Amino acid sequence: MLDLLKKIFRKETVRVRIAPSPTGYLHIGTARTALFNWIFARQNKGKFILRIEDTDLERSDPKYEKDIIEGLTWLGLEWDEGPGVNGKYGPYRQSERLDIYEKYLKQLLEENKAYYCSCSKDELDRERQEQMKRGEAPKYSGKCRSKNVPENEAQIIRFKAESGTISFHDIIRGEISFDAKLIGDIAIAKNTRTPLYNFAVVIDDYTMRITHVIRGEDHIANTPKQILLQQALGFPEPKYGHLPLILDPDRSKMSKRFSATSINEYKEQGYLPEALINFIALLGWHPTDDSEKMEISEIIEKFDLERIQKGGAIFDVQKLDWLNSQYIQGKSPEELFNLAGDSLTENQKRDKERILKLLKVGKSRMRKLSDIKALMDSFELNAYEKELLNWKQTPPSKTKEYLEGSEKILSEISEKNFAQRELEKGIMPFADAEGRGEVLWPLRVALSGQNKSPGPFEIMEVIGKEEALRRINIAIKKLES
RNA sequence: GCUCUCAUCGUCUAGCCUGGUCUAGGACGCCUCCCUUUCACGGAGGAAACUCGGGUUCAAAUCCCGAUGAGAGCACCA
Repeated sequence: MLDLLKKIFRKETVRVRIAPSPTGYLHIGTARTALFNWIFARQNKGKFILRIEDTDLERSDPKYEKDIIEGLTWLGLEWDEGPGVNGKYGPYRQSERLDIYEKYLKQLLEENKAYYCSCSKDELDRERQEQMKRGEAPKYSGKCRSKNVPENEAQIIRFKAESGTISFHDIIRGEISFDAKLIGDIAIAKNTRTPLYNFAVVIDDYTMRITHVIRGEDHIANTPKQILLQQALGFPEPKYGHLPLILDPDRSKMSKRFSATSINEYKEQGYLPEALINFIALLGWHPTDDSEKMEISEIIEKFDLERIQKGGAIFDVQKLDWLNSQYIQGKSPEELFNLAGDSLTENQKRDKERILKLLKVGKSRMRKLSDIKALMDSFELNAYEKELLNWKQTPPSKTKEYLEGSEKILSEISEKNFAQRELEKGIMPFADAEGRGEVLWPLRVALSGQNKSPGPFEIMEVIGKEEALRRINIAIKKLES
């Protein structure tokens, strides 16, 4: 009675997890799965758990775990339980949970729901090939099922899969069902101290009290296996939601062949974490209104797991770039300078004042933080042909006069007042009198050496009076020669 | 091969559940124009899609069936 009341009155706390395996750098797909889980937890005032799935000792590497942790932290997807923060259902690394797996493994073995199998790998490969040839679904034959293979002769531990139909409700896709006959007795552990994926997941999700399993579509086929295991162990079934995959332009699962797949690469290329988060959230999901640029709090508020797209989404870098530039426009020069820290040399960092000026006048040209390099270049004087100095049909002699006129005006402006507004105040009356193109074009070319560049006033504010006059004199000399 | 899943502009998507208001909406990209000394930013506009075939219905992007296409999974990886 009391239990029943508790059930009615206390809503179960949502507990979700991201379970990456440290066999590679933090992948964009993993990051999105993490994001959706994180949002779902925040939205429901639940817990977001990080679990490191390092059962494959050969392929796992601590350096990848480090990368995953750094990547998630950079993205701002902090976890409530997991490595570094702990929690009451730990440890959160599978390699540290061997005793737990062993306990359940022994239970299954004792209850005769699992058995030792002595089949060799070659044997199994051969069987599989023959089955494929006959047009059957490849699965284990169940040869050792009733052979009572002793532990010391065992190659692997298998689970006795029951037959029948297994169906589950997927939050995103609706009812999905499988014929258990096609599954066969799955391998759950190499030995009692070495569990395999499908088994470890079931044990962990249960012992960590996971309520919702939100993961990639590539796990749909694993779900019936895990449900079978849960049933044999008497565990409750969590709710499932399978996210569509992130695709490359050829519509295949995203891979290194086409694009950067690790989060770190995006960081290094100069993307802002909030832009990447925003973009990734929009891959397969959309709010009911048409918001595109959204702060994370807004995303949490509007997010709806059931409204997630079913088909895979192609990763479109151009849209990421656009979003990134939107976020960059919202930053102050000071913030951008601090964010760009890593991509600046020590000398440049000491030149902070100048770079701040440059960011102020030039950030509208930036799409990524790394564009700051190109931005700095665009304020350098590039080598140019003297013909470039002439605006349309203006003869060189006139151009020279205009430059000299500008130089005279500029030399009368004090070093201190050498900023856009004052410069415009000085030059524009002259330009309006003689023709804007005639005066401003040669001035801009003299300052940049380029046919496309920021405006003359912007450049002069950044480079300062002395350098500006030097460049103008170079142009005048060129025209004399 | 077998199993599962999916299908609206080039791309991300709205609409589909609860058929008519859809001559299918938004965003990125692209094109044109405006602003402007050039470029970028910004502003205005434009081209651009319901995979196909049946059915149900007065009416289908929306419901049903089939075909086609695409993807994922079929490990002693996770």
